[in-house]
Amino acid sequence: MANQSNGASAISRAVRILEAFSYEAPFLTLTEIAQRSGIPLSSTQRIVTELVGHQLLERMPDRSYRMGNRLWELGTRTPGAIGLREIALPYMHAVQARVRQHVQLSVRSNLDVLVIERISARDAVVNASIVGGRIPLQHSAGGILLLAAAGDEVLRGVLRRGLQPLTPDGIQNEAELRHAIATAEREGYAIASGRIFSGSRGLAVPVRGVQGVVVGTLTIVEPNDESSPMPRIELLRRAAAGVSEALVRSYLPPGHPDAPPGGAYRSLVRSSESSMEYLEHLLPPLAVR
Amino acid sequence: MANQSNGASAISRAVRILEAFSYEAPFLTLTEIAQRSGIPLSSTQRIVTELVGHQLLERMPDRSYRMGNRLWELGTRTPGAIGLREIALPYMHAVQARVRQHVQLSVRSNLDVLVIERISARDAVVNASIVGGRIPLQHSAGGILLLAAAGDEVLRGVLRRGLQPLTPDGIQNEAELRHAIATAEREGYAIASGRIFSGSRGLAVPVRGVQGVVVGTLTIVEPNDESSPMPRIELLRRAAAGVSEALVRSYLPPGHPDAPPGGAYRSLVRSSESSMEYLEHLLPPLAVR
DNA sequence: ATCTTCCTCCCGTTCAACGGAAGGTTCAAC
DNA sequence: GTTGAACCTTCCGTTGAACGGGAGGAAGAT
Repeated sequence: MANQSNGASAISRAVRILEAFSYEAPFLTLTEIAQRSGIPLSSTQRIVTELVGHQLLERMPDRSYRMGNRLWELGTRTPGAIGLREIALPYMHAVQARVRQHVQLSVRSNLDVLVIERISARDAVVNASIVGGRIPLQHSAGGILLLAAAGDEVLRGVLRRGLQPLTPDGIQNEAELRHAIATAEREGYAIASGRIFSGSRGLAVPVRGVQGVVVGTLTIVEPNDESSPMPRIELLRRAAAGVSEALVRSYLPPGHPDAPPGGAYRSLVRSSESSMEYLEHLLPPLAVR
Repeated sequence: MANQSNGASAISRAVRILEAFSYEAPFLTLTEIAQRSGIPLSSTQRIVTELVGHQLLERMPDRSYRMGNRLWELGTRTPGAIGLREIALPYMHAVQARVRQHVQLSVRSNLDVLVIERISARDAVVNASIVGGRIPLQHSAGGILLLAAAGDEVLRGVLRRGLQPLTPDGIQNEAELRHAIATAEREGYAIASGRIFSGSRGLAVPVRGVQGVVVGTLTIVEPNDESSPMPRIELLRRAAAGVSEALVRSYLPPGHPDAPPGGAYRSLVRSSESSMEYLEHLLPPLAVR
């Protein structure tokens, strides 16, 4: 015998099981789930069966499991990420139509950058990010901006975790990190050259919501060549200004003629529009290269 | 005394709480959550606190809660919906560039159509669907196709739930539903005129994966006018064929030179491409109106 | 036919979950 | 400043849902 439970709540176990799945391993057998989550097989079986019942997991014909549609559906109701995404999408398309590279929208999630949307070109440079993926704040241009906006506690968290540079050009120590943050704050944009891959760099500007608070960043990932990135920074700035304006406008409608202080985010507009003239209209012509 | 638990598992309670949030009510206070989910306040408090710890919920400065980024992130790992979405997106853009209306991608989730992606024009007709939203199968053109592909048990489920037509043009009885399904099967497309709103109609074609199995549908929602929808059906057909081909191709890479029978869906390609020439390339010019 | 791997079910034990109630906190109105 | 109402947090004794080892069953490989 000796079957006392081990101090983990049912919910945390369920989350552990869900998190066993990843982009690299989207299909797992029961045994694999048990191993990855460190939960005994029979308990795993019980919880997994319940999750399948709720359609948070789905069983495939070959008996493996994958994440269920309901999970995706619930995620879809997340207003923070999704509201911003829908508002930013047309602007991202407009940017992408001018620079044929990756254009990304990210927010901060704890100590990481969380990529909310990405639009890519076929011939764009290699890029570590995928939608729904995470990158430690210190590695990315957008992360530096988000770090600058987040305040000291988050910075301490990043330092505590360790900088772990990915390339020789990565940020090696606290002084370099603080310098990068100060520069980003002063200039209002960030450039990260070869910090993730030597051949690419990220250009990022902040996206601001009500009262100028930084809610995310727009990023271009492009080849790390000799060309000046400044025209593209300017393009990003205009796009971010457009997104901010649309975002702030989206806060108002539900009755109040002005932004209510307590419940400003209680309503978000969803509308993804798309057509070339419309994109032209969003971002007037501008030489970017 | 008298505090026995009431027969609901912790996980099902957590799900009930998450499902209290919706597109219409993305921000809820603790009391509202308790009311909507029917769980006693103090229990709600305990579970909600735990969910916040896992970042499945997030607490706002005004003490209300919303869904957390982690939930969105987990949903992102759902390969079924997301893999298909990423593959279909460029084709959807290509269709949208020609018909200035709503273009939607949906899959079946139980007895409902689940809208995975939607691209809209500013001046498009009214449309009930939102991304992540559900519509009972019998109400939509795509739903009829998915119903045709799903087999008898699902059909029985729909009949058991009741048809509940939304308009006078909606499907009123079993005979009409069976007729619509038979027609869709014979023709390979479905048209639903005024079944959701009198002023609009849906045109849908199936998207097929390996071995021709229907994995979803592409739909155009357009004004319910006198024009013949056939050119747009043809456009959808070509787009669906392109998606199917890209989808089937995406199953193969991970080693095997041919589709492995047991683990065909073990890998999915993610890449969203976008540029006008590319869209032109995907779908050759075609008069649609 | 045999072996291995993976899965399902059973069941006695126990502790995490349960929720009523009491006490705080917040905010607005007057 | 005071009052009141709405909303939230914490406490704690009770208890049944969750727990997991183990036996037995499927499925697939050799």
